[in-house]
Amino acid sequence: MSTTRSTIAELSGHAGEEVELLAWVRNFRSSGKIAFLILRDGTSLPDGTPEVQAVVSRGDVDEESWEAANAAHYEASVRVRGQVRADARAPGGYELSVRELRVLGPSADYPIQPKEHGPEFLHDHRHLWLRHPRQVAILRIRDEVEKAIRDFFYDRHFTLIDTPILTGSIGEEAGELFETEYFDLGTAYLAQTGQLYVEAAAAALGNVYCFGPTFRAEKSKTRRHLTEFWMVEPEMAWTDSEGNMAVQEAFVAFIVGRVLERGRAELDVLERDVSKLEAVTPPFDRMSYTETVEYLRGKGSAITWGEDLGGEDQTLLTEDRPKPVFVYDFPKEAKAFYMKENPEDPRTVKCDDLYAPEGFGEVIGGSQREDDFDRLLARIREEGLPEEAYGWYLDLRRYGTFPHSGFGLGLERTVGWMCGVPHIREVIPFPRTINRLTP
RNA sequence: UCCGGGGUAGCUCAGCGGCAGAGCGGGUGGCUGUUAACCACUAGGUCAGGGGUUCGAAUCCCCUCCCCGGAGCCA
Repeated sequence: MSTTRSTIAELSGHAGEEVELLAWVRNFRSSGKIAFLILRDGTSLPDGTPEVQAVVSRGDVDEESWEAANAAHYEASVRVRGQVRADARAPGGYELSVRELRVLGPSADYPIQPKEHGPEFLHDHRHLWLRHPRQVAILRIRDEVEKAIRDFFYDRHFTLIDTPILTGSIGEEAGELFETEYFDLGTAYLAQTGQLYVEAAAAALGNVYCFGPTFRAEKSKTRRHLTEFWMVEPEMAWTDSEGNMAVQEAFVAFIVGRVLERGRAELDVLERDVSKLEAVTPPFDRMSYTETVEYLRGKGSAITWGEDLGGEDQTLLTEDRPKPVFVYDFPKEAKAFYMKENPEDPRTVKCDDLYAPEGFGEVIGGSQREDDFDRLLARIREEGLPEEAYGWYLDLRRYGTFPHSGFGLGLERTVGWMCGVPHIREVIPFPRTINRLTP
């Protein structure tokens, strides 16, 4: 007699039939002559419940099955054969009446319990913590956000450009880069941005983007920082700062819309207040840096013109707004060398930051790039950057220079915002922080 | 690097100068519809490490290490 193999997702199509389920034990309860195993296999019942209850009755199973049910441990892997039944008492509406239960992989002393744990303990056990329903939901949302990012740009005919991770030249400022020896060529750096390379590609293909891991050796210890994180960086030829912000707005709205459309069950598991995401519709607010300083000082901030926005300033700026807000045209001193000087106010550069609501902070930094050879060279010298390392970058202004703009969106900050998770180390499968390199 | 909080059972924590504790998890037993099930019993400790004060230190003081949050910097 053959038994049909089924996943939890497929169970509802087998009501009344006997099936075989391969799964892990998420929880268990036993009551003398009846035992309940809560099983998970990475799929979900029709209502989104990511687990199913297997009911083991003493009289219906062989001795080995009964002993296995009563000696269950968290996260043991099991094979269950039994009849699928719709039952209102079961979470998700379906359950399995077990005929035979076999433990495939025992799990004595599984370290994680269904209770609160501290962050250090959980990250020490990240390889096991990933099995938790909440972590599964977060990783699914992350997948949806990544898919949305690729779809958005593919549909708009942007070409994906894979930029190098090992690099000799540098992106913004030296000093906070990871270094490694590179044969006879001296020091190589792990890329902290792909921007300079997508600028080169934009002159070949028009609209392009890169999407991959980037590395920062900053000794930041906050809930918004990782040493390895993922960033998507579009670069658009013949586009100015205004056009840049228009794309950013459409892009963020697209991601939010996709998560709301395809991630409902996961947002439910995470108990995310979806009305907060539904409010994120264009147009977003826009304020110049100068207006923002006045606004913040009116709300009690001590910020003075010329300083970048601090964490508290970001909170003051976004706390009363249901939507993200753009701040544009920052002082030159507060920003990177490659940003285009503002012709209407040379103290500032044509750039923008986008701040997410609910305290999630900066998710995008973008700018129009300096396309004038002499001005760019002057800026490189002003910043004391190694001129020779930027030879090829200057070539882009020497041969057919063109106005162009781009931005970087931090994947983890965006996923954290979508999920309502304040610590971004929880939204990447294996986080790298200043004092964590394993697992 | 700086500022603040913390380190007690496998985990989450209470105890803050006088016998080392609870809940969860583990083990044993009970219970035929449980929903982080429940009930009883039980095992489990370098109170982060070192030094000092005291009749007596998990508790007070000093040093070191580690973790968390924030600042700076950024996505």
